[in-house]
Amino acid sequence: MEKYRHIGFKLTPQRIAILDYLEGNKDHPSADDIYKTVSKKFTTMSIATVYTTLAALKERGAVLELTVDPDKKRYDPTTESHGHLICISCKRIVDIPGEHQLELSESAKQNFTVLKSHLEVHGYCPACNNKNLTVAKEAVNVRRS
Amino acid sequence: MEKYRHIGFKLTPQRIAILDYLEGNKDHPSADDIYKTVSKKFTTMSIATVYTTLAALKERGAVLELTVDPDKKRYDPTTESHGHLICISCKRIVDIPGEHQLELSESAKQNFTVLKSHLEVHGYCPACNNKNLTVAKEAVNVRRS
DNA sequence: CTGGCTGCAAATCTTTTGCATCCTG
DNA sequence: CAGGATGCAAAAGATTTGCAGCCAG
Repeated sequence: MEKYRHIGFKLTPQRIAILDYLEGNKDHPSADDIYKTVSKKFTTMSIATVYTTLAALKERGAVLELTVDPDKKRYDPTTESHGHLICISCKRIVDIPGEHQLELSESAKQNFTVLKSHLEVHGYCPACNNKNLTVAKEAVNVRRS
Repeated sequence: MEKYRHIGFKLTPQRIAILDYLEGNKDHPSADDIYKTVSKKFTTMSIATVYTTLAALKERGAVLELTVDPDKKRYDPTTESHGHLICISCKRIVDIPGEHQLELSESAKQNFTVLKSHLEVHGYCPACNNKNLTVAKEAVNVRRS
């Protein structure tokens, strides 16, 4: 916690609650997910505070803002470079462990100054995959009957 | 154009105008970009029609919906798998030519059924890079004076 | 003809902002 | 104590939806 003070991030009870929630969180929560959970234990908490806190953390490189879910922004406390598996059905996001540093050739970069790269892999998570298989099986049965 | 009819996509004047605009477009326009341009030549055009047309095209795999710009969805008529360079300053999006099929190991997939992967590379485009250099230089001069 | 489009406006959702008040450092 | 943080409510955008009328196939 101390580390935040050193980066000009004032620690208030609300912010501590948000940081506690984020710490080690692997769910890639949205601002509203954070708000819903944190405001339960902390009745005086506004969604605006969640957004401004996330903006302050992002500015200091303490969280990543993911643009991976088409519906809303998701936040990731794991700031080391890593990719994501995204379930196109339930929107679950799972980290891809290990390195996936794909070095682009100069021509591929087209004179961009590259800061970081991100691999997203889309598909169905195990749970949704089973659901789909069941649905497909039922469809076949309907056609047969 | 005929190909759309075969996939159960009814061709109306509005849709043809949208398809014309999209054809070969490399700007990765947002729904509003499309609306602004197309409605100029086609005064009777509603933003809702742009959205529903894009949804119908996406459903048929004729456009990709990109979740690469944090502010809004962008659309890409190039449907072959390819990556994107994204300027974090002006939000310009440029295709990365060539293949970037990164085959994940089974363990990395974590039982997901993988449909497609997408590489995003973030940085500054040449234009914004120059702007930043200029700003930095000015800052140095100010400090010196 | 008929079901799928269209335009419009209203509704919804996410995110941002203005402002008076509060509290951390 | 001062400047940054908070809560609230309103505003701003993006996207979706309901509905009556229209038109491509």
